[in-house]
Amino acid sequence: MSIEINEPVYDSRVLTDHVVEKLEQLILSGRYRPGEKLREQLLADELGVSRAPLREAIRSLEGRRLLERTPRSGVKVVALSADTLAQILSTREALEGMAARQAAENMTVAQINALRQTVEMLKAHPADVAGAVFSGGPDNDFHRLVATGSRNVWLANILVKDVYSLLRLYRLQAARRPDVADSAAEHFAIIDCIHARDGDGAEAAMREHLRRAKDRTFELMRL
Amino acid sequence: MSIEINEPVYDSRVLTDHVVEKLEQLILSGRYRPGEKLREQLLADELGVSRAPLREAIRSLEGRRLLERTPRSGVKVVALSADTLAQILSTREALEGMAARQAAENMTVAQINALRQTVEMLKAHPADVAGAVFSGGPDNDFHRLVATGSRNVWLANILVKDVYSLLRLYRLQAARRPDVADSAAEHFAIIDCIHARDGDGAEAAMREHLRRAKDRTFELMRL
DNA sequence: TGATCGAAAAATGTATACAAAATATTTGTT
DNA sequence: AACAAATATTTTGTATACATTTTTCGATCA
Repeated sequence: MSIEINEPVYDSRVLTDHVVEKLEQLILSGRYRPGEKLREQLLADELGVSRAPLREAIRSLEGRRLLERTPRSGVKVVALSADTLAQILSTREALEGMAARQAAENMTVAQINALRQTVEMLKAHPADVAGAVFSGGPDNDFHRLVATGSRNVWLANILVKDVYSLLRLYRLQAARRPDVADSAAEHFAIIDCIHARDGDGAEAAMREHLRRAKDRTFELMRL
Repeated sequence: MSIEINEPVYDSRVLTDHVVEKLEQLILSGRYRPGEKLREQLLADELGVSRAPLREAIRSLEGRRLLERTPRSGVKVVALSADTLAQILSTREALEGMAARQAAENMTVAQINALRQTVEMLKAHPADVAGAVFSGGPDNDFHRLVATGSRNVWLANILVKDVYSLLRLYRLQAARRPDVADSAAEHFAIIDCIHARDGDGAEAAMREHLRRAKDRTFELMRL
């Protein structure tokens, strides 16, 4: 007599979910450029699926603002204007500030240690940290860990699924800037606040960090 | 010789968009209850469309977290736990705080006056303010105006499309509370900061306001 | 030459049909 | 009567076909 398990062992995800993931990869890797129009049939053929699940996937990514649809005209990869980028970065500042605050309240000691280790490794080997390529950006791991460490699933979802994707997309267009070393000290300041369970301090430090990063970004854009 | 117009005079929206809107209404009006399972064919028949656009609409609302899908099982209207509600309200606090800050920076004098008038009307006629029913909640107009007044389209979109919908859904489950009078003074304090172009003050006042509203909410839940 | 109109092609929008999985029902056995 | 297994039904997932709109391209005319 076999034991029934609730969680299926096979892939419980459905074709559309895979298409969402694959399409996101194609966009974030630069295979499809910002502003580029996507033809459904071509895309479907390339992905080896029919248009039905593809269109569902498009609707998903539309909600995450990676794609933009003009009715009866087509779907384009989103192209970020400087103004929109500024809006996103301000929103990010608010969200990650709260994430840092709640991380100070909720992160376990083990999580905090792991966070510190990540930043130390990042500082030592800026370029080739495992996973950095896929997670999109060198210091992205740090921010991801804080987001999930907040134990605010809702907030973390917005950050990871909506905000970070678009920032990755932007970095595709802009020149990669070597601010990893610059921000290492700021990262440690944030971690210290989290470790001290100082929510106010953590939020302030994170917002200061992101405000500076934003300024640096726009400074480089002006060149 | 006729003049060509770029903006079509007919409805440029596509069936799926209408379905999204209609389905959102059905959920937010309580026609479909939190936790209730939706059968696609039934829904499609009721809406008078085929399953194809309906499924696209479902994917959209899934992204806005109004619906939850379990692969090969079905789609349910989301049911908010107390914990999730707390997460949403914290996120809202961060987002609307930033919105208030940017509203202080960017709102026109005319917008500020309109905002003050809205709150005054709300205070005088708490119940039957035009649009309050549709916008979902008595003091919702105030928060909507601040969100759009920030001129941060990105931030405003998250608030209006993601956060406010879910809060409306929650109010459906919970008892309607008469905190309109309570919060009027807090609203005016925020407006004063915006009028004085005091971004720091506006953000602080808004967060304080929302923190109190959150506390009031959970107090009533405990009864 | 250039612009405009129109037909052809292609792309999007919608509906339907088919396949596979999950749920419900029935049947049989103890 | 209660449990189990097998079958039937329903429902979700996917593909295909059809309709409508937009775009493209070429022909015609000023």
